[in-house]
Amino acid sequence: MEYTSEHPLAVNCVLFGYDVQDSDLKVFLIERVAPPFEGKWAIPGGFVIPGESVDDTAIQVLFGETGVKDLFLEQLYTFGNPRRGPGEHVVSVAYYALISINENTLTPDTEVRNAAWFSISDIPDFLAFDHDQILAKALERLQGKIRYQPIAFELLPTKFSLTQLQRLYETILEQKLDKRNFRKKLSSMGILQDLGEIEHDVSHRAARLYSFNERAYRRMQREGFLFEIREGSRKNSR
Amino acid sequence: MEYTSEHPLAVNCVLFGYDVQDSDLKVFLIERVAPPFEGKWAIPGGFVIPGESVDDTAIQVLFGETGVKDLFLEQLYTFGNPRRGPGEHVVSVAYYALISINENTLTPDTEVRNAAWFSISDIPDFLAFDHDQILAKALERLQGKIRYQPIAFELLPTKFSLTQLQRLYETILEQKLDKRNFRKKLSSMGILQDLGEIEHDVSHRAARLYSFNERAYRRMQREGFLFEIREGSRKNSR
DNA sequence: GCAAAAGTGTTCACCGTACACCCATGG
DNA sequence: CCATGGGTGTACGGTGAACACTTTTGC
Repeated sequence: MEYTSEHPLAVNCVLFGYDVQDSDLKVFLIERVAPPFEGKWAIPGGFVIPGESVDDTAIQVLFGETGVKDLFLEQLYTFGNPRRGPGEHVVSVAYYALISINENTLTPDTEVRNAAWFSISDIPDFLAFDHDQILAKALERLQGKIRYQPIAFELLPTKFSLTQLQRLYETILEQKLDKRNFRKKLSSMGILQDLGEIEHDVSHRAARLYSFNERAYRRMQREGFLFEIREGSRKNSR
Repeated sequence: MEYTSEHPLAVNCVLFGYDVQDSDLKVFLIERVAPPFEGKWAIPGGFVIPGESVDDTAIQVLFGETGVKDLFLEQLYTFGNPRRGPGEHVVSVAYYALISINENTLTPDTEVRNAAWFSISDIPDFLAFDHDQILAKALERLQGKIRYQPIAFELLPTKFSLTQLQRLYETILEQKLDKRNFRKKLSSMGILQDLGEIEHDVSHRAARLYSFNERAYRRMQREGFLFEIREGSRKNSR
């Protein structure tokens, strides 16, 4: 067991973007320009250079494909099945990242390849390699984690309305939430800062704008309170 | 970004064992017989052979070091920092596994190396590589997961008493639980099968023995009920 | 004035919490 | 008979669930 043997090692980054205009969760995919799976859509990825941290590789893959830095990025799972792609056995460490589409303009180098946001409800039938599995796992993780960690705010603009926040939860959890209960819950946590501003250019009553107060969140954590959006997770929801 | 480069890839398996006699959670470690970290204790591991699934490598590492097969095994995290060990950059995919010490006799090949169970409260000060971090992450995962998935039974003999089950939760979660509430909760879930047997050779009233009813658990899941041991996780536990 | 979304409280049921005594067995 | 752990029920409070109307704004 004490011998080494060499291996190509890849990284893939599932980039989730949320569009507050149409309340839609999207995934950023690129079109492959070389075999295998030439012409198929794929999750952005790259190879780990020995001596470089795998986390850093993920950051650079994202930056290279999208021009974006400083975003929520977390390791997801490592896919190590030798038959996940044709040819050589490539193990891939998958990550997922979150970004607000409204506040970030991506600059993929579309001169060499196509790149686009796909609505989560309208993903191409075939993805390269086992990328459908990676995507499924990333979605599962996002759905689980959003209930008990304040990662929703990574997908929103810094200023947002309560309805926008609720729509985000509804989109990701794929269930309707009760407006009054949702607001009661959020306001009781005290992690939202009322900015004293309101929306503009809407053809109805303008909503108040809030921002996520990270300091208040950490204080809440220290005091042993839990961040939880549990609505609809109880068994007696008929 | 479209070039490959070779890499040694390792697997490490944190094997947790539980001893029902002294209500103690333990970790299985081996003593390294070769540099680096010769003479230091380490989490069992091995290298991935190209073409072999990473999951399979983990299974084989466990079997090779302990002689045990067919146990709960789940991927934990991939450690990819180039400075996690001296010398070449070795990325390691970490797993964790659960076993009942009472029902499994391990057969490590102690002729070539030392191997032993260490109480989780008495781990050697120095572990090889970044194995202290791997262990910490594994414990964290175990503590989180045991609350909402029935993995506790992987650590117990097939027949166990309610007190033994409660002690296991108390040991892992590092908090006291209320006997009556714990029993009420478990019996309301209906996933324990009363075997109609009792303990033997105890110098006090003998406890009833139960086993985990996986069929009932799956039925419960299908009906949308949640497995949850939340005691002590509420903010108003004063 | 009407369409469209913002904003706001109360009641009920369930479950997590706290808590104390009798029972069975071996020595 | 006593020491040791096994086994049981109830009252309270917090929170998730269900539910409808008024307000504000642009057109």
